[in-house]
Amino acid sequence: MTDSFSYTITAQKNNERAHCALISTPHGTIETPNFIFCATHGAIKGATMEQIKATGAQFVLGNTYHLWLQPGPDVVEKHGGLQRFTGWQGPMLTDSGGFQIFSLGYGGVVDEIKGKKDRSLRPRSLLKITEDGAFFRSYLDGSLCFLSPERSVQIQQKLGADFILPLDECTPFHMKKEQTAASMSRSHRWEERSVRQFFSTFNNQQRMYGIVQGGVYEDLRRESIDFVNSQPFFAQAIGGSLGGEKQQMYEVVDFTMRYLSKSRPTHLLGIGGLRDILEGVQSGVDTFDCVHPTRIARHGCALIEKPEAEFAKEHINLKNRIYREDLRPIDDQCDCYTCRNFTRSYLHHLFKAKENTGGLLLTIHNARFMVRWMEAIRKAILDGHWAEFYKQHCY
RNA sequence: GGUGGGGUAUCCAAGUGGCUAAAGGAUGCAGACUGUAAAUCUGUCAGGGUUUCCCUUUCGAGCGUUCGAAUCGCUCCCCCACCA
Repeated sequence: MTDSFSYTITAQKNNERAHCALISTPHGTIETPNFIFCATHGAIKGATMEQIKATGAQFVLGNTYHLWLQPGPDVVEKHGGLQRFTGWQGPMLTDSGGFQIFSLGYGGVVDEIKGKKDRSLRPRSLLKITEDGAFFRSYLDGSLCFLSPERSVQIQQKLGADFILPLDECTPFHMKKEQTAASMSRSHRWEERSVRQFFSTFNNQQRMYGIVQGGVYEDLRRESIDFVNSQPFFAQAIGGSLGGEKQQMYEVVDFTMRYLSKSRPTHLLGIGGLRDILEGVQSGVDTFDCVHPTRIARHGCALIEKPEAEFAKEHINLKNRIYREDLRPIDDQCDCYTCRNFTRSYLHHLFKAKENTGGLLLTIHNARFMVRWMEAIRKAILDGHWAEFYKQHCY
Protein backbone atom coordinates (compact mmCIF):
# COMPACT_ATOMS: atom_id res chain seq x y z
CA MET A 1 0.00 0.00 0.00
CA THR A 2 1.46 3.31 -1.05
CA ASP A 3 1.82 6.13 1.41
CA SER A 4 -0.91 8.70 0.83
CA PHE A 5 1.46 11.40 2.06
CA SER A 6 4.39 12.50 -0.02
CA TYR A 7 6.56 15.47 -0.86
CA THR A 8 8.07 15.75 -4.32
CA ILE A 9 10.09 18.60 -5.69
CA THR A 10 9.06 19.18 -9.29
CA ALA A 11 11.15 22.13 -10.39
CA GLN A 12 14.29 23.78 -9.09
CA LYS A 13 17.36 25.31 -10.70
CA ASN A 14 20.74 24.16 -9.44
CA ASN A 15 21.81 27.49 -8.09
CA GLU A 16 18.45 28.46 -6.58
CA ARG A 17 16.58 27.52 -3.43
CA ALA A 18 13.21 28.55 -4.86
CA HIS A 19 11.40 25.45 -6.04
CA CYS A 20 8.07 23.95 -6.95
CA ALA A 21 6.82 20.82 -5.24
CA LEU A 22 3.78 18.65 -4.68
CA ILE A 23 2.51 17.71 -1.25
CA SER A 24 0.09 14.79 -1.36
CA THR A 25 -2.45 14.04 1.35
CA PRO A 26 -5.48 11.76 1.68
CA HIS A 27 -7.58 14.80 0.76
CA GLY A 28 -5.70 15.80 -2.34
CA THR A 29 -2.46 17.26 -3.60
CA ILE A 30 -1.13 20.77 -3.04
CA GLU A 31 1.17 22.55 -5.43
CA THR A 32 3.85 24.66 -3.80
CA PRO A 33 4.75 27.42 -3.32
CA ASN A 34 1.25 27.97 -2.02
CA PHE A 35 -0.81 29.93 0.44
CA ILE A 36 -2.90 28.44 3.24
CA PHE A 37 -6.10 30.27 4.07
CA CYS A 38 -7.03 30.69 7.71
CA ALA A 39 -10.30 29.20 8.89
CA THR A 40 -9.50 29.49 12.56
CA HIS A 41 -12.96 28.55 13.80
CA GLY A 42 -13.56 26.18 10.91
CA ALA A 43 -14.81 28.91 8.61
CA ILE A 44 -13.14 31.42 6.35
CA LYS A 45 -14.33 34.66 7.89
CA GLY A 46 -16.45 36.52 5.40
CA ALA A 47 -16.99 33.80 2.77
CA THR A 48 -18.14 30.23 2.34
CA MET A 49 -15.77 27.33 1.74
CA GLU A 50 -17.31 26.91 -1.70
CA GLN A 51 -16.55 30.51 -2.60
CA ILE A 52 -12.96 30.12 -1.41
CA LYS A 53 -12.62 26.86 -3.30
CA ALA A 54 -13.84 28.64 -6.44
CA THR A 55 -10.90 31.05 -6.24
CA GLY A 56 -8.57 28.08 -6.68
CA ALA A 57 -7.45 27.86 -3.04
CA GLN A 58 -5.99 24.45 -2.23
CA PHE A 59 -5.22 24.44 1.45
CA VAL A 60 -7.02 25.61 4.61
CA LEU A 61 -6.04 25.83 8.25
CA GLY A 62 -8.02 25.60 11.50
CA ASN A 63 -7.03 26.23 15.09
CA THR A 64 -6.88 23.76 17.95
CA TYR A 65 -7.40 26.33 20.67
CA HIS A 66 -10.53 27.87 19.17
CA LEU A 67 -12.12 24.60 18.06
CA TRP A 68 -11.35 23.02 21.41
CA LEU A 69 -13.33 25.70 23.23
CA GLN A 70 -16.05 25.79 20.59
CA PRO A 71 -17.60 23.42 19.54
CA GLY A 72 -15.18 20.95 21.15
CA PRO A 73 -13.24 18.18 19.38
CA ASP A 74 -15.87 15.52 20.04
CA VAL A 75 -18.46 17.35 17.97
CA VAL A 76 -16.04 17.61 15.06
CA GLU A 77 -15.09 13.95 15.46
CA LYS A 78 -18.75 12.93 15.28
CA HIS A 79 -18.90 14.58 11.86
CA GLY A 80 -15.97 12.47 10.76
CA GLY A 81 -13.40 15.24 10.97
CA LEU A 82 -12.88 18.86 10.00
CA GLN A 83 -13.38 18.34 6.29
CA ARG A 84 -16.88 17.00 6.74
CA PHE A 85 -17.63 19.43 9.52
CA THR A 86 -16.64 22.51 7.54
CA GLY A 87 -17.40 21.44 4.00
CA TRP A 88 -13.80 21.92 2.89
CA GLN A 89 -12.93 18.84 0.85
CA GLY A 90 -9.23 19.57 0.34
CA PRO A 91 -6.11 19.30 2.48
CA MET A 92 -6.22 20.87 5.93
CA LEU A 93 -3.88 21.66 8.74
CA THR A 94 -4.57 22.54 12.36
CA ASP A 95 -2.42 24.89 14.35
CA SER A 96 -1.65 23.65 17.84
CA GLY A 97 -2.77 26.55 19.99
CA GLY A 98 0.84 27.47 20.62
CA PHE A 99 0.42 30.84 19.03
CA GLN A 100 -2.47 31.58 21.39
CA ILE A 101 -0.18 31.08 24.37
CA PHE A 102 1.61 34.04 22.94
CA SER A 103 -1.22 36.15 21.54
CA LEU A 104 -3.46 35.75 24.57
CA GLY A 105 -0.55 36.29 26.89
CA TYR A 106 1.01 39.36 25.41
CA GLY A 107 -2.01 41.32 24.29
CA GLY A 108 -0.92 43.07 21.16
CA VAL A 109 0.00 40.11 19.05
CA VAL A 110 1.69 41.37 15.98
CA ASP A 111 3.08 44.43 17.63
CA GLU A 112 5.15 42.18 19.78
CA ILE A 113 6.27 39.63 17.28
CA LYS A 114 7.29 42.35 14.91
CA GLY A 115 8.96 44.31 17.67
CA LYS A 116 6.60 47.23 17.85
CA LYS A 117 5.58 48.53 21.22
CA ASP A 118 3.34 46.42 23.37
CA ARG A 119 -0.02 48.09 23.64
CA SER A 120 -1.75 45.45 25.73
CA LEU A 121 -5.22 46.46 24.69
CA ARG A 122 -7.01 43.43 25.91
CA PRO A 123 -7.10 41.61 29.22
CA ARG A 124 -4.66 38.78 29.23
CA SER A 125 -6.26 35.42 29.54
CA LEU A 126 -3.06 33.39 29.73
CA LEU A 127 -2.56 32.58 33.39
CA LYS A 128 0.63 30.60 33.55
CA ILE A 129 3.01 28.54 31.48
CA THR A 130 4.65 25.60 33.20
CA GLU A 131 6.73 22.70 32.02
CA ASP A 132 3.49 20.74 31.79
CA GLY A 133 1.65 23.17 29.56
CA ALA A 134 -0.28 26.41 29.54
CA PHE A 135 -3.12 27.50 31.80
CA PHE A 136 -5.69 29.77 30.20
CA ARG A 137 -8.87 31.41 31.15
CA SER A 138 -11.37 30.74 28.39
CA TYR A 139 -12.20 33.91 26.53
CA LEU A 140 -15.68 32.51 26.05
CA ASP A 141 -16.82 31.86 29.60
CA GLY A 142 -13.84 32.56 31.83
CA SER A 143 -13.41 28.95 32.86
CA LEU A 144 -9.97 27.54 33.58
CA CYS A 145 -8.39 25.67 30.69
CA PHE A 146 -5.18 23.69 30.50
CA LEU A 147 -3.48 22.94 27.21
CA SER A 148 -0.57 20.53 27.18
CA PRO A 149 1.38 19.10 24.25
CA GLU A 150 -0.38 15.77 24.72
CA ARG A 151 -3.81 17.34 24.89
CA SER A 152 -3.16 19.47 21.81
CA VAL A 153 -2.25 16.35 19.84
CA GLN A 154 -5.27 14.45 21.15
CA ILE A 155 -7.55 17.31 20.16
CA GLN A 156 -5.97 17.54 16.74
CA GLN A 157 -6.36 13.82 16.20
CA LYS A 158 -10.06 14.21 16.82
CA LEU A 159 -10.24 17.26 14.56
CA GLY A 160 -8.67 15.04 11.93
CA ALA A 161 -6.85 17.53 9.69
CA ASP A 162 -4.22 16.08 7.39
CA PHE A 163 -1.44 17.95 9.11
CA ILE A 164 -1.05 18.84 12.76
CA LEU A 165 1.42 21.00 14.67
CA PRO A 166 2.98 20.34 18.05
CA LEU A 167 2.27 22.79 20.85
CA ASP A 168 5.05 25.33 20.99
CA GLU A 169 5.80 28.54 22.79
CA CYS A 170 6.09 31.58 20.60
CA THR A 171 8.48 34.09 22.12
CA PRO A 172 7.98 37.81 21.79
CA PHE A 173 10.51 40.00 20.06
CA HIS A 174 11.63 41.91 23.13
CA MET A 175 12.60 38.74 24.97
CA LYS A 176 16.28 38.42 25.84
CA LYS A 177 18.40 35.73 24.27
CA GLU A 178 18.67 33.60 27.41
CA GLN A 179 14.90 33.59 27.79
CA THR A 180 14.44 32.85 24.12
CA ALA A 181 16.84 29.94 24.47
CA ALA A 182 15.04 28.59 27.54
CA SER A 183 11.69 28.93 25.79
CA MET A 184 13.07 27.19 22.72
CA SER A 185 14.30 24.28 24.82
CA ARG A 186 10.91 23.93 26.39
CA SER A 187 9.30 23.98 22.95
CA HIS A 188 11.66 21.16 21.97
CA ARG A 189 10.64 19.13 25.02
CA TRP A 190 7.01 19.81 24.18
CA GLU A 191 7.63 18.69 20.61
CA GLU A 192 9.20 15.45 21.82
CA ARG A 193 6.14 14.82 23.98
CA SER A 194 3.92 15.67 21.02
CA VAL A 195 5.72 13.16 18.82
CA ARG A 196 5.41 10.48 21.50
CA GLN A 197 1.69 11.17 21.88
CA PHE A 198 1.18 11.31 18.12
CA PHE A 199 2.74 7.93 17.45
CA SER A 200 1.13 6.25 20.44
CA THR A 201 -2.22 6.65 18.72
CA PHE A 202 -1.02 6.91 15.12
CA ASN A 203 -3.75 6.46 12.52
CA ASN A 204 -1.85 7.02 9.26
CA GLN A 205 -4.34 9.70 8.22
CA GLN A 206 -2.26 12.52 9.62
CA ARG A 207 1.29 13.81 9.60
CA MET A 208 3.02 16.14 11.99
CA TYR A 209 5.08 19.26 11.37
CA GLY A 210 8.04 20.21 13.52
CA ILE A 211 8.43 23.84 14.51
CA VAL A 212 11.71 25.72 14.49
CA GLN A 213 12.09 28.34 17.22
CA GLY A 214 15.08 30.39 18.27
CA GLY A 215 13.93 33.94 17.66
CA VAL A 216 16.26 36.16 15.69
CA TYR A 217 19.41 34.37 16.86
CA GLU A 218 21.20 32.37 14.22
CA ASP A 219 22.91 29.98 16.63
CA LEU A 220 19.62 29.25 18.41
CA ARG A 221 17.88 28.68 15.09
CA ARG A 222 20.62 26.22 14.12
CA GLU A 223 20.21 24.40 17.40
CA SER A 224 16.46 24.27 16.87
CA ILE A 225 16.89 23.02 13.32
CA ASP A 226 19.19 20.23 14.52
CA PHE A 227 16.46 19.23 16.92
CA VAL A 228 13.68 19.34 14.32
CA ASN A 229 15.78 17.40 11.81
CA SER A 230 16.37 14.70 14.42
CA GLN A 231 12.66 14.06 14.96
CA PRO A 232 10.33 11.98 12.76
CA PHE A 233 8.35 14.92 11.41
CA PHE A 234 6.85 14.80 7.94
CA ALA A 235 7.35 18.53 7.46
CA GLN A 236 8.65 21.57 9.24
CA ALA A 237 7.49 25.08 10.06
CA ILE A 238 9.33 28.25 10.96
CA GLY A 239 7.78 29.86 14.01
CA GLY A 240 8.62 32.31 16.72
CA SER A 241 9.81 35.86 16.48
CA LEU A 242 11.16 36.84 13.10
CA GLY A 243 12.51 40.21 14.06
CA GLY A 244 11.66 43.82 14.53
CA GLU A 245 11.35 44.83 10.93
CA LYS A 246 10.91 43.29 7.52
CA GLN A 247 14.55 43.22 6.53
CA GLN A 248 15.41 41.35 9.71
CA MET A 249 12.57 38.92 9.07
CA TYR A 250 13.92 38.19 5.60
CA GLU A 251 17.36 37.58 7.06
CA VAL A 252 16.08 35.30 9.84
CA VAL A 253 14.03 33.29 7.36
CA ASP A 254 16.95 33.15 4.97
CA PHE A 255 19.52 31.75 7.37
CA THR A 256 16.96 29.43 8.89
CA MET A 257 16.09 28.04 5.49
CA ARG A 258 19.77 27.57 4.75
CA TYR A 259 20.08 24.86 7.41
CA LEU A 260 16.66 23.21 7.29
CA SER A 261 16.20 19.82 5.69
CA LYS A 262 15.49 20.11 1.96
CA SER A 263 13.64 16.82 1.83
CA ARG A 264 10.70 18.04 3.90
CA PRO A 265 8.06 20.62 3.00
CA THR A 266 8.65 23.87 4.82
CA HIS A 267 5.97 26.23 6.08
CA LEU A 268 6.47 29.81 7.20
CA LEU A 269 4.00 30.44 9.99
CA GLY A 270 1.82 33.51 9.93
CA ILE A 271 3.47 35.41 7.11
CA GLY A 272 1.52 36.54 4.08
CA GLY A 273 2.59 39.92 2.71
CA LEU A 274 3.17 39.77 -1.05
CA ARG A 275 6.76 40.85 -0.77
CA ASP A 276 7.25 38.65 2.30
CA ILE A 277 6.14 35.64 0.30
CA LEU A 278 8.55 36.45 -2.51
CA GLU A 279 11.40 36.59 -0.04
CA GLY A 280 10.27 33.35 1.55
CA VAL A 281 10.07 31.55 -1.79
CA GLN A 282 13.47 32.92 -2.68
CA SER A 283 14.77 31.26 0.49
CA GLY A 284 13.05 27.98 -0.34
CA VAL A 285 9.78 28.10 1.61
CA ASP A 286 6.91 25.94 0.32
CA THR A 287 3.84 27.26 2.09
CA PHE A 288 2.63 30.36 3.90
CA ASP A 289 -0.44 31.17 5.94
CA CYS A 290 -1.78 34.47 7.12
CA VAL A 291 -5.01 36.09 8.23
CA HIS A 292 -4.02 39.26 6.45
CA PRO A 293 -5.78 38.80 3.08
CA THR A 294 -9.11 37.86 4.63
CA ARG A 295 -8.86 40.27 7.54
CA ILE A 296 -8.08 43.38 5.53
CA ALA A 297 -10.86 42.38 3.14
CA ARG A 298 -13.37 42.70 5.98
CA HIS A 299 -11.79 46.04 6.81
CA GLY A 300 -12.33 47.37 3.30
CA CYS A 301 -8.94 46.75 1.72
CA ALA A 302 -8.31 45.01 -1.58
CA LEU A 303 -4.97 43.51 -2.55
CA ILE A 304 -3.44 44.97 -5.68
CA GLU A 305 -0.16 44.66 -7.46
CA LYS A 306 1.80 47.80 -8.19
CA PRO A 307 5.27 46.62 -9.14
CA GLU A 308 6.16 49.94 -10.74
CA ALA A 309 6.20 51.86 -7.48
CA GLU A 310 8.94 50.99 -5.08
CA PHE A 311 7.14 51.83 -1.89
CA ALA A 312 3.68 51.19 -3.19
CA LYS A 313 1.28 49.62 -0.79
CA GLU A 314 0.07 46.14 -1.48
CA HIS A 315 -3.56 47.14 -1.11
CA ILE A 316 -6.05 49.94 -1.64
CA ASN A 317 -8.67 51.01 0.89
CA LEU A 318 -12.06 51.02 -0.81
CA LYS A 319 -13.49 53.08 2.04
CA ASN A 320 -11.45 56.06 0.85
CA ARG A 321 -13.45 58.87 -0.69
CA ILE A 322 -11.56 58.77 -4.00
CA TYR A 323 -13.39 55.54 -4.88
CA ARG A 324 -16.84 57.05 -4.45
CA GLU A 325 -17.36 57.47 -8.17
CA ASP A 326 -14.64 55.18 -9.46
CA LEU A 327 -16.38 53.05 -12.05
CA ARG A 328 -13.46 50.70 -12.62
CA PRO A 329 -13.17 47.23 -11.09
CA ILE A 330 -10.56 46.81 -8.34
CA ASP A 331 -8.22 45.36 -10.96
CA ASP A 332 -9.18 45.03 -14.61
CA GLN A 333 -6.65 42.21 -14.98
CA CYS A 334 -8.32 40.18 -12.23
CA ASP A 335 -10.71 37.40 -13.16
CA CYS A 336 -12.42 37.07 -9.77
CA TYR A 337 -16.19 37.25 -9.33
CA THR A 338 -15.90 40.67 -7.71
CA CYS A 339 -13.75 42.25 -10.39
CA ARG A 340 -15.84 40.76 -13.18
CA ASN A 341 -19.08 42.17 -11.78
CA PHE A 342 -18.62 45.23 -9.58
CA THR A 343 -17.09 48.68 -9.57
CA ARG A 344 -14.90 50.24 -6.91
CA SER A 345 -17.71 52.72 -6.44
CA TYR A 346 -20.17 49.95 -5.56
CA LEU A 347 -17.70 48.37 -3.13
CA HIS A 348 -17.09 51.80 -1.57
CA HIS A 349 -20.82 52.16 -1.17
CA LEU A 350 -21.21 48.74 0.45
CA PHE A 351 -18.60 49.57 3.09
CA LYS A 352 -20.07 53.00 3.71
CA ALA A 353 -23.48 51.41 4.08
CA LYS A 354 -21.99 48.73 6.32
CA GLU A 355 -23.30 45.95 4.14
CA ASN A 356 -21.67 42.58 4.86
CA THR A 357 -21.57 41.87 1.16
CA GLY A 358 -18.67 44.32 0.88
CA GLY A 359 -16.56 42.11 3.12
CA LEU A 360 -17.63 39.03 1.21
CA LEU A 361 -16.74 40.50 -2.18
CA LEU A 362 -13.33 41.72 -1.02
CA THR A 363 -12.64 38.39 0.68
CA ILE A 364 -13.29 36.69 -2.65
CA HIS A 365 -11.06 39.16 -4.47
CA ASN A 366 -8.22 38.90 -1.97
CA ALA A 367 -8.41 35.11 -1.92
CA ARG A 368 -8.33 35.00 -5.71
CA PHE A 369 -5.50 37.53 -5.68
CA MET A 370 -3.42 35.34 -3.37
CA VAL A 371 -4.16 32.28 -5.50
CA ARG A 372 -3.08 34.14 -8.65
CA TRP A 373 0.00 35.50 -6.92
CA MET A 374 1.08 32.00 -5.93
CA GLU A 375 0.28 30.71 -9.42
CA ALA A 376 2.46 33.41 -10.94
CA ILE A 377 5.29 32.46 -8.59
CA ARG A 378 4.98 28.77 -9.45
CA LYS A 379 4.83 29.51 -13.15
CA ALA A 380 7.98 31.60 -12.97
CA ILE A 381 9.81 28.75 -11.24
CA LEU A 382 8.45 26.08 -13.58
CA ASP A 383 9.37 28.17 -16.63
CA GLY A 384 12.86 28.72 -15.26
CA HIS A 385 12.34 32.47 -14.91
CA TRP A 386 12.28 32.75 -11.14
CA ALA A 387 15.33 34.98 -10.83
CA GLU A 388 13.84 37.48 -13.28
CA PHE A 389 10.45 37.34 -11.63
CA TYR A 390 11.95 37.90 -8.20
CA LYS A 391 14.06 40.78 -9.42
CA GLN A 392 11.13 42.36 -11.17
CA HIS A 393 8.96 42.33 -8.07
CA CYS A 394 11.57 43.13 -5.42
CA TYR A 395 13.59 46.29 -5.25
C1' G B 1 -54.66 83.48 23.07
C1' G B 2 -52.83 80.85 27.87
C1' U B 3 -49.43 77.54 30.52
C1' G B 4 -45.21 74.57 30.61
C1' G B 5 -40.73 72.57 28.13
C1' G B 6 -36.90 73.55 24.68
C1' G B 7 -33.28 75.93 20.89
C1' U B 8 -25.29 73.71 22.04
C1' A B 9 -20.55 72.32 16.50
C1' U B 10 -22.50 68.20 10.13
C1' C B 11 -26.37 65.28 13.24
C1' C B 12 -27.88 63.38 18.21
C1' A B 13 -26.64 64.96 22.97
C1' A B 14 -23.97 66.51 28.00
C1' G B 15 -22.80 70.94 30.35
C1' U B 16 -26.32 75.57 33.89
C1' G B 17 -20.71 81.54 36.32
C1' G B 18 -14.04 80.65 35.56
C1' C B 19 -10.36 74.19 35.06
C1' U B 20 -15.10 75.07 28.18
C1' A B 21 -13.08 75.65 21.60
C1' A B 22 -17.20 73.13 24.86
C1' A B 23 -18.11 65.55 27.68
C1' G B 24 -20.10 61.36 25.05
C1' G B 25 -22.16 59.13 20.67
C1' A B 26 -22.92 59.17 15.34
C1' U B 27 -21.37 60.71 10.63
C1' G B 28 -17.11 62.41 7.90
C1' C B 29 -11.73 62.09 6.79
C1' A B 30 -7.40 59.13 7.34
C1' G B 31 -4.22 55.17 9.43
C1' A B 32 -3.13 50.23 11.28
C1' C B 33 -3.95 45.08 10.53
C1' U B 34 1.12 39.01 9.04
C1' G B 35 0.43 30.62 12.95
C1' U B 36 -7.55 35.72 13.88
C1' A B 37 -10.84 36.70 21.43
C1' A B 38 -10.58 41.54 14.96
C1' A B 39 -16.93 42.93 9.81
C1' U B 40 -11.70 45.20 14.80
C1' C B 41 -8.66 48.99 16.74
C1' U B 42 -6.30 53.95 16.51
C1' G B 43 -5.97 59.05 15.15
C1' U B 44 -8.57 63.34 13.61
C1' C B 45 -12.93 66.29 13.31
C1' A B 46 -14.63 75.67 14.27
C1' G B 47 -10.84 78.53 11.31
C1' G B 48 -5.81 80.22 10.94
C1' G B 49 -0.68 80.40 12.46
C1' U B 50 6.06 80.82 13.66
C1' U B 51 1.50 74.18 15.84
C1' U B 52 3.98 70.86 23.41
C1' C B 53 2.13 77.35 22.19
C1' C B 54 -0.58 81.74 20.07
C1' C B 55 -4.62 84.42 17.50
C1' U B 56 -9.75 84.89 15.55
C1' U B 57 -14.91 83.47 15.55
C1' U B 58 -18.61 80.10 18.21
C1' C B 59 -23.56 77.42 22.26
C1' G B 60 -31.26 80.73 18.24
C1' A B 61 -30.78 86.75 17.83
C1' G B 62 -29.86 91.31 20.29
C1' C B 63 -28.96 94.04 24.60
C1' G B 64 -27.44 93.84 29.60
C1' U B 65 -25.25 92.04 34.72
C1' U B 66 -20.16 90.47 35.99
C1' C B 67 -13.12 90.93 36.60
C1' G B 68 -15.21 86.66 33.77
C1' A B 69 -21.34 84.08 30.48
C1' A B 70 -23.21 78.37 26.59
C1' U B 71 -24.41 78.97 31.82
C1' C B 72 -27.67 84.89 35.22
C1' G B 73 -31.52 89.06 33.51
C1' C B 74 -34.60 91.51 29.74
C1' U B 75 -36.63 91.74 24.73
C1' C B 76 -37.40 89.29 20.22
C1' C B 77 -37.57 84.91 16.80
C1' C B 78 -38.49 79.71 16.22
C1' C B 79 -39.92 74.51 17.86
C1' C B 80 -42.77 70.97 21.02
C1' A B 81 -46.72 69.56 24.52
C1' C B 82 -51.14 70.50 26.88
C1' C B 83 -55.30 73.87 27.74
C1' A B 84 -58.84 77.29 25.42
